[in-house]
Amino acid sequence: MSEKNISVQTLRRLPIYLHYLNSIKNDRDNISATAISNRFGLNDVQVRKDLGAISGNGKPKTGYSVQELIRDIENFLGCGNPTKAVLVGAGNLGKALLSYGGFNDYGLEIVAAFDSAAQADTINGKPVFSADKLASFCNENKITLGIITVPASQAQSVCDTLVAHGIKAVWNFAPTILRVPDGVIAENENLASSLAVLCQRLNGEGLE
Amino acid sequence: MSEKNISVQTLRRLPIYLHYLNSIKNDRDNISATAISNRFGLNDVQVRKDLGAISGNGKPKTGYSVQELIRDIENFLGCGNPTKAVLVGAGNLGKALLSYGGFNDYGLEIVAAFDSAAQADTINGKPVFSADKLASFCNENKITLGIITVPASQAQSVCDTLVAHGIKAVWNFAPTILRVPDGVIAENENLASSLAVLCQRLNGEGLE
DNA sequence: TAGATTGTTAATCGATTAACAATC
DNA sequence: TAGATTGTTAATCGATTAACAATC
Repeated sequence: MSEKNISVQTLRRLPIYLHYLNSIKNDRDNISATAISNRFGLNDVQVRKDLGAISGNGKPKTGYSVQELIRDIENFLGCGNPTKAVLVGAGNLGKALLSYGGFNDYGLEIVAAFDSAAQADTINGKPVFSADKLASFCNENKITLGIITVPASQAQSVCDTLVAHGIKAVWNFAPTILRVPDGVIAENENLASSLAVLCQRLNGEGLE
Repeated sequence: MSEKNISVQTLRRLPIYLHYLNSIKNDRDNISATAISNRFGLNDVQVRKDLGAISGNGKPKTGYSVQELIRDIENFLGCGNPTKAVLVGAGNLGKALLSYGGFNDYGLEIVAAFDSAAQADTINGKPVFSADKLASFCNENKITLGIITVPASQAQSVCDTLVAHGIKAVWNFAPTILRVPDGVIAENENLASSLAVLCQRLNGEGLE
């Protein structure tokens, strides 16, 4: 409400800029919106608007300070105060997400994983508990985000458990759309949708 | 070009409808656009337009035949003639994608996996080869799609190899944006972007 | 000063939603 | 017939792009 209104599309691009800025921060002090737009095949005005929405410290002729921009984006994304999350389902996909250290750069901290047949004590330093501990852990640690990487058949029931124990948002990787009550947010990662777009461009349209 | 023009957003929703229709096909013969829209929290006219774009066989009062709709969507997505793909990088994420059988339902067939340190002969029945076989395999089997699940540091070089050996599209899961030449399509799965949207809704806006 | 670059205002484009006639 | 539902046309909404003035 107090924060400047930012579009979903702009928000989706911010982590991409952030990642790029971090990759160049040792090489240069300043960068122009045009240079960024070229890197990603975007329109330069669009990049300028995106950056203007969260920073607004560009200087004509010079561009933006890479350091400042990184700070402003991290600030906006809340990277300094990460959201604590639990992950349910330590199969291959769950392990992959646990092992990927990069989420910390974007304001997410996975604090524990749960699996009905937990095989390891820790994965990438994060504790893996038996699934029956899930409810009490969420309650006691005031967890607000749940990551669901169980098979589709179990996803809804895991989701219901999470919601019943205080979770306010679920990030669902199971290939199904979850139902959540009002006041709870569900983000469904939809690999099939991305795949459909890709195959259509590949087969339908030739090489345009 | 001959096919009806369909928007990217419509295309993204088709696999979701398809999945749902398959889940109810044994229970009922017909379904209305309104019922589908309620299931996913969409607008009913939107669903009707989506379905009209690929089918157009709805009947007033009755709705759509579930069977027909499944056939029409599968037809449009090209499920009958799947795109053959190779997957590079048989780590946790690679294994997860190889193990998920669902892609076949959406027109994708992963025919082989490659890894620089291949530990298994097969995963989920699909052969895993050493990475040095990648180039010749792509050439000989006229593969057009490559799925990249290697670490970010290796993603671009894997991509370049694929492109050099006839790949026309890459589906990139490494947390980096790949550069591809004109005429080659890159779809970058951007988990950080989805995460940013989710955290923003969770923290920034309260429960709206 | 000249030129590169920002940032804003207006125009365009595409997708969603509303209104409503057609039809089984 | 009455009512549920489709499908189309018009209105709205939001995001992208173009034009251009401001400025370092």
